[in-house]
Amino acid sequence: MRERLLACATQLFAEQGIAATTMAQIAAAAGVTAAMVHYYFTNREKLLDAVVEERIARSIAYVWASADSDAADPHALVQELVARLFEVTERQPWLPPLWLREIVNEGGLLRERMLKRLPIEQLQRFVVHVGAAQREGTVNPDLEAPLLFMSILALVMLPLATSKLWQSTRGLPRVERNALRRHVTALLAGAMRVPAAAAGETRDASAAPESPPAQTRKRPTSGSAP
Amino acid sequence: MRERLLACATQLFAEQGIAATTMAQIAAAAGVTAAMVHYYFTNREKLLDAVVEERIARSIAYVWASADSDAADPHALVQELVARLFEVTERQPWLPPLWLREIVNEGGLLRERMLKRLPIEQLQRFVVHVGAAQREGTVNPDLEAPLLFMSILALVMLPLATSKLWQSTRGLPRVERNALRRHVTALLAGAMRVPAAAAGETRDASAAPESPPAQTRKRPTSGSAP
Amino acid sequence: MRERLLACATQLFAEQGIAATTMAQIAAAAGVTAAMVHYYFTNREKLLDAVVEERIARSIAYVWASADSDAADPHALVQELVARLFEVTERQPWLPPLWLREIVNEGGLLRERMLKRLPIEQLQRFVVHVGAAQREGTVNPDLEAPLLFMSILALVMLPLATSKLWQSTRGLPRVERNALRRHVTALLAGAMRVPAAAAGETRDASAAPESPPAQTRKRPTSGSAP
Amino acid sequence: MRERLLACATQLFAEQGIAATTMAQIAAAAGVTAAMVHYYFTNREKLLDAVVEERIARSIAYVWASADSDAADPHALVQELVARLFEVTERQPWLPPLWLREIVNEGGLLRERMLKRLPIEQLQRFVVHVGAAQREGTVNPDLEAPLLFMSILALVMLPLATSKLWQSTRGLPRVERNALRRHVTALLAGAMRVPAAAAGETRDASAAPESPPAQTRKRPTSGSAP
DNA sequence: TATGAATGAGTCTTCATTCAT
DNA sequence: CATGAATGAAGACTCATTCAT
Repeated sequence: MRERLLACATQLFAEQGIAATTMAQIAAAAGVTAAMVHYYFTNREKLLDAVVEERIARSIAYVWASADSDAADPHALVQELVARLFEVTERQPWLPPLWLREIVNEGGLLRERMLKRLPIEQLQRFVVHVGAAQREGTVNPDLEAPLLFMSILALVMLPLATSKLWQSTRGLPRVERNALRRHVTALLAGAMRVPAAAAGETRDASAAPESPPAQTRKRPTSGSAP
Repeated sequence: MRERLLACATQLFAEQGIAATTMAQIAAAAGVTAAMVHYYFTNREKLLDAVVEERIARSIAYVWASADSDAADPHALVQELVARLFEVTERQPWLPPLWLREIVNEGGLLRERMLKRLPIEQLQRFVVHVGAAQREGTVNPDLEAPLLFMSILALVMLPLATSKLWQSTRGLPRVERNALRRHVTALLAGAMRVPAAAAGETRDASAAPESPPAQTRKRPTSGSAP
Repeated sequence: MRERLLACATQLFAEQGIAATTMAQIAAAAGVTAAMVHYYFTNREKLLDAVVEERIARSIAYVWASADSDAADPHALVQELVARLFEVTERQPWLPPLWLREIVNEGGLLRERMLKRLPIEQLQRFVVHVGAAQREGTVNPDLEAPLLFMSILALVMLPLATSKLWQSTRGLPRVERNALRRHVTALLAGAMRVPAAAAGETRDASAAPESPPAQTRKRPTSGSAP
Repeated sequence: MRERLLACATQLFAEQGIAATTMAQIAAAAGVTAAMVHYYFTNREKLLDAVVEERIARSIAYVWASADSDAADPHALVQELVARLFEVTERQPWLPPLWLREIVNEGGLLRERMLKRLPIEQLQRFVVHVGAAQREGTVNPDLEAPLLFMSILALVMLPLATSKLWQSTRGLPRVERNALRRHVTALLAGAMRVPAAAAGETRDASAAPESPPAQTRKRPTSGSAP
């Protein structure tokens, strides 16, 4: 029953937001009375603790589990992270909305609780890795290494967090998981690639990094529709 | 006073989330009593309406104002959108958190209200544009045109929505606006660039671009960007 | 176990008051679950019944056991009652607080239950005794015989009921049992003594007994009063 | 309305005990909703604060207001204190039960709050006074000066705290205010008197000045003994 | 405009009580 | 005997909302 309640809570939190979810709703979703939720979790606060520790933290840990190999090259690492994010969210569809609203976002109700459990070390190692690769010339030097991970997170999680309701609106693009995966994969691969101009000259010139890479925009052939 | 209340409401909504913000808090922030908020807005619901119509919708409109030129090439268009997003959020720092939590995210309290006001037509035109450019070979064909705009939004807004608290945690990267702008600009520029390989050979190789990324992730090591 | 629960209940009732003591607290103090308390006592009400009948009533009975000898003179009787009160409260330290709060005091939760078990007859006999002694001139005639017993109770029980916390406050006198016994004994002995003046003249005059003491408080004799 | 609520609260607290009195009961007694009590006092805790500060503390202060005269002799002082106690409780009949149950008694809900406001200095001065008088031979040396004040309190307050319900029980003595005043006055006067034996030898000086207002103590009619 | 007083509905939380095991 | 699971009935507290002034 405890697991059941935790599952219902997590799902409702993801669907409606934590602040908008009452203990009674959670109980009703599990088919019991509100008193039961207190029986198992004592507290609203402790329920949130449990959600963080027993649900979210585990998912986060899984995402980073692969990134421990120090040897990996950043391109592979990034693709691996993306893959893991998709894996996790496939099994835990409540993760993106919860993550976005209650952890990443300002004033999120799980923020403080989660800060202690963030994989800071791994994140820092990731940043170092990418930075090294940039200096070696194997990763686009125009990217800001410390911001790259958040970009990955944003690219994957935000679309997934919108899925349900978004889909129902005519005119808006369906966020289909496979399409999204292809899209994000390609987007990141392209973004990390060293620009042609820079590739040759080890990017000393760095001419105008902000200048849109107008040169590479040469269209190849026609029927390349995705 | 009405404007003042609207401003306070918007800021508090962004900081704490709508569900966690009471009428009394808004009133107190403006230095009046809760009754005044009702005097001007009658209703909590109507206050939300006002926030959407008089604050958010205008910001959104501004972002898209540039995209109306049908002729623009997607690269420039995207950079223009990014620029506008940064402009808007500079003046309206409450936009990213509000947008993320209450509009984009599942169960956001402003979602329904905002759906009617989304620039769907412009979005669709943008998608068509990008699609055309992809077929013409001027934009990376591996991207999913319908998902591109959400990616832009995610890349810009999510980091901005986290800024305040993120900064306070040691070990996590500061999200500095200028760095972020450079990062996102470079990231999107690189992502939209047509891959060199594909550029030459019409990207027939694409045979397995959809193949789960894990396997193909092995990069050729050497001169990455051919 | 039943005894054990009864003991825990009595002690907690004395420490926190009945209204503030939950069944679960009692159970926890005895190392069992709340369900056990119901197993043995069925009811909160019946638990209170048990406390009254099996704990308090017995203590009360013991106090009066000595007073049965009709022949005793009031001075000895009073000292005997005091002695018994000290005896009983030595063994049952929970008695004073419980008695004070839940029986003597207005709205006490054991009041109704206890009323039936009060040693009314003995009390009345005590009053008659004292009254007779007053008429005989062996007991201070200014005392109100019907109120004397309550005075005794108050003098002994109230200080004992305060002991624990009182002691912890600097500046307040410690209520030490032996000192208190001496004090109360001396106080009551002195109070019952027939005033020297009155002793001789059998006090006839009678001026105005109800006259508020404030005015007559000026002592006649010289020196002492400043 | 605030005063009204405070009055209702105080009375109910005295009648039923604090723990047994709900916010709704207080509100109902004042003819409003429970929300009003929170409107004025925010909190149960703060309501208790208000009761202590705005009701009880003032009464206590009044009782001690007279005792400030350092010169007074203990006999007069004690009678003055008794007089003040009766005055105060005449106007504030809720004081005795509240004092007994919630302040004096172990685990009383106002204890901590009241400890800071106890007239400790005055109490200590009182103890010093009495002690000095005992050494001078004008006050019964067998009494424990530090315990005397509590005895006074007990003698007056405990019977008053029982009044209402006690009266309704057949067989128990009515606690009539005037009778009680006479009783306590006489009891304390007698108790403080220096024992005749001691008067002659030990402390000669005092001769018989200790005999308190012996003159006025003459009872009116004879067979008034109940 | 602006406020203070007042309220009803709802939320969290506690607790006595029950019951199958 | 003893427990864990479960509940209904409160009780404290919050909050949007109303209204007379």
